[in-house]
Amino acid sequence: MKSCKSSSADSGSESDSKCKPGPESGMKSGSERMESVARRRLAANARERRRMQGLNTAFDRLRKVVPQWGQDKKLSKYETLQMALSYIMALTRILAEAERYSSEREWINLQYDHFHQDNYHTYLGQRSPTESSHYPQKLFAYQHENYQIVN
DNA sequence: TAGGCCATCTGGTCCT
DNA sequence: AGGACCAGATGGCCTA
Repeated sequence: MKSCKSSSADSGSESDSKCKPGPESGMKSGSERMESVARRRLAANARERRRMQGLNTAFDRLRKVVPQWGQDKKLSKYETLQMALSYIMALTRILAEAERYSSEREWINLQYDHFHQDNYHTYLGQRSPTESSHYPQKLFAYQHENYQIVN
């Protein structure tokens, strides 16, 4: 789909002869064709804008469900994807453990041990700003590695 | 001021 | 043919 428009990225030198209709060429005048091309381009731009806006609302929805401890700044798109990945892996692991430990009490005790031994008390109590910003990374670091091994 | 992030435009490719 | 998707280019805004 080469257009006749000269673009900043691509000066369509090879298409010049095709794009300039001579006096003998088709039904539509040159200006009509230019108008049609311009109209289609504008429509495509609008569609693309709408598509990207849809993508961004999806990112916003994802940001809302992904943990953001101690983050006053909104996560970037890349960070959102990384955090979502780690979050999913963490939840998956918790579910797998829940299945492995038949009795509910046994599983609850396990979770208690996991969180309370190192991080959990620190997290719930008074934390320094640096600690709080590193907490999610600490919690999810293992899952991320796990994912990379699988894929 | 450099670097990061983002929105938009654009042309190419694939699919219906 | 037209729409969806994608990636590159570009310019604006913000922050360290």
